[in-house]
Amino acid sequence: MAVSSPPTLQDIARALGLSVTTVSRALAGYSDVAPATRERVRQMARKMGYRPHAWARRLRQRRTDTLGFIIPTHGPRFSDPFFSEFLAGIGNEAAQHDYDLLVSTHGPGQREIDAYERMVAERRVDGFLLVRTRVDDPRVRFLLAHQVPFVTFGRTQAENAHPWVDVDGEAGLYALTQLCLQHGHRRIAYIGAPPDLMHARHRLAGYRRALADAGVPQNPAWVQVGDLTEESGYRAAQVLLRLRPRPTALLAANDLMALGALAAVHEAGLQVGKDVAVAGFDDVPLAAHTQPPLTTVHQPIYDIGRRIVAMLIALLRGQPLPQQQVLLQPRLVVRASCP
Amino acid sequence: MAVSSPPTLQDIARALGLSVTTVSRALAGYSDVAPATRERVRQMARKMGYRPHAWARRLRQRRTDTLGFIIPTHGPRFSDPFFSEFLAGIGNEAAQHDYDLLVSTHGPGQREIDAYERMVAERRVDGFLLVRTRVDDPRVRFLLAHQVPFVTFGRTQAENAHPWVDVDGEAGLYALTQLCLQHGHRRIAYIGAPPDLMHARHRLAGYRRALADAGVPQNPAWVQVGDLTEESGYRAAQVLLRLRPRPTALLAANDLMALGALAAVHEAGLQVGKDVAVAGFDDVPLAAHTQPPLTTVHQPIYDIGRRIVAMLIALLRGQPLPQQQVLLQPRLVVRASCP
DNA sequence: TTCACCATCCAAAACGATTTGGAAGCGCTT
DNA sequence: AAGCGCTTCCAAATCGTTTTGGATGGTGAA
Repeated sequence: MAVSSPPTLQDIARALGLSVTTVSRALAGYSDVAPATRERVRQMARKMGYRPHAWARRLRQRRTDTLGFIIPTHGPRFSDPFFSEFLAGIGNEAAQHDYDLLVSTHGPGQREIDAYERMVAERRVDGFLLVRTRVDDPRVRFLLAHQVPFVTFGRTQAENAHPWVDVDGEAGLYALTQLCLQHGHRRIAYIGAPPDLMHARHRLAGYRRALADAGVPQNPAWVQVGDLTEESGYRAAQVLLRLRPRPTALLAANDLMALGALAAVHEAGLQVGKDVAVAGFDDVPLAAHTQPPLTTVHQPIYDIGRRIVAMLIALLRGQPLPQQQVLLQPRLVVRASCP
Repeated sequence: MAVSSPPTLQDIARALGLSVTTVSRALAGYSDVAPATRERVRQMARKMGYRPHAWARRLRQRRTDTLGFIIPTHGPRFSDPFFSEFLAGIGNEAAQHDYDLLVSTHGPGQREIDAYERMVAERRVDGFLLVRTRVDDPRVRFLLAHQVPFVTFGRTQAENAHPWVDVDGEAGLYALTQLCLQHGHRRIAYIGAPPDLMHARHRLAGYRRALADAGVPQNPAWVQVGDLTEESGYRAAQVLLRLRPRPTALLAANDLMALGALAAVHEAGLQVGKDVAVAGFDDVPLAAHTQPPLTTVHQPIYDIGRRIVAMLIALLRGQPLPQQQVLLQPRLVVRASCP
């Protein structure tokens, strides 16, 4: 026998002298197939190595069993430990429910929506996962307008319009700032994220509220904005360290920028943890191994990935969600960089 | 008009009083459609917002226009800056050629092949991308046996049996070791990768060859094996730093382990770059911002991703590959950690 | 005997595209 | 007027499933 294409329902039906219908229904476990027949079909299917053709099935069922995830990249040289962990989470959860994950990459901008539009129009996916939400997020607007199901990691302006999971960044930065205050710091600087990102707002608000609650005066010069890369954290820290009087603590909106800040502090001949405290947000695996180890706010990225996928699949299957919106409380991880 | 499902060829045909065939062929640009008709069809298609149904088309064409990429995760808390950059590369190149990227995650082990088997048997993908190749790689064996096209990042035992792109790790570690030798180091230790990984062999070989060429005696105790995480680099470095006489240089098989080593050196009260030199491999973005900045070997991950996808697509389209196997020469990036 | 009622099976119609193998109409030559 | 070649169009088959709406034959009750 020559190398042949994989067996179809047809082939099984022919081999057993049955109809395609019966074979299909036998394998699907319908009750209008005699038990003996069902068994014969099952055996033959196994023997012939039958596997259903994914697309034929999906075409007929008018579902894709596929989730879309478009990674919001910046430059080509983009690298964020966040995404690998998140991908592991959504990948595993999706696989567990027999869903495929269609992944693409696209930076914010004009053509960004086209990438979503294409997947929706060509019926490639049943729903989307969104991360790095922006305050007025065009992706959210588009998906809402087209009634495409989606779940986001992070809130948006339209808080009640869609399901999301988020970590309470305000509480995180409140705790971080409070930690510094308790250690006597009064000149606490903040390296924030681009203000169009939703989490930038919350984290900045947490920082401000902690200072306000403690009655500590705020200095606009102590708040810098970075773009979440090490490089931008490095530069922002350089600026802050040149101020007089110099801030004694640098809080960053994420760990990568905090790592950049660490480098800047070292370079300025200052000692991290003694002369200047530094802290971040995310608790990337690396944070435990910097010099000194980085104080930060832990986000359970992997679990959030799983959770978001589980929510989206429930949504697609019409199952009720116990919670449409989930706000997780972050955990402060105190290490030597900000004791 | 109620919210209706997206228009099909049928709808266009009905609207114009044409057959589905003609509409299909008009849109596909066949020459057996009158120019005037073609134009009418095009206009109507645009007006109705017609988009071809991806699966229907693929079912008929018996192609998937989809590439499979299964991320080899270790634990759930896996995080490697490598993957985000690689994903950006393969994602962008695939999109450019109108290919989809089906992503899944799976750790090495028994069920690993099942993930591939499933995608192949259910005809979900046309071919695969493989990374983190192992010496005797079960994925390679499986795909070769089933005649599924694939391209790997990294060589395997079966060097000539499949197309690959790789960075010459032996040359990289040769250069790195030579750099240390030139600076007078004689006790150069190496923190290697798991020996089942193909690149572990090459890099270790480069280290050994450089020492041999220089006539420097080798000490088995100076070669440790890590698992590519910061944590393992940290531990391995601790072991190495306790040896007497102490090695004066620590070379690691990747940057993450080198970062761990940096931490261990600091913790031992030694000064990196003065008392002990440290170097890595990969040139992750972070490497430029460690304390001190990390000497390393640069790998153009993003470009390699693009290149691998381009090769796979050429393969799928039956186009001849100019080069079945591509060995790139790495670039040494000298920074302060190993001056 | 007749009829209802199961249990079991199946033909045919989807799903939405592409491809095959003509058919119809027209102009031109002979 | 017949034959040929072109242009332009289309009906039907096809990809591999699922689903719909019966068909068939046997059993038991009336």
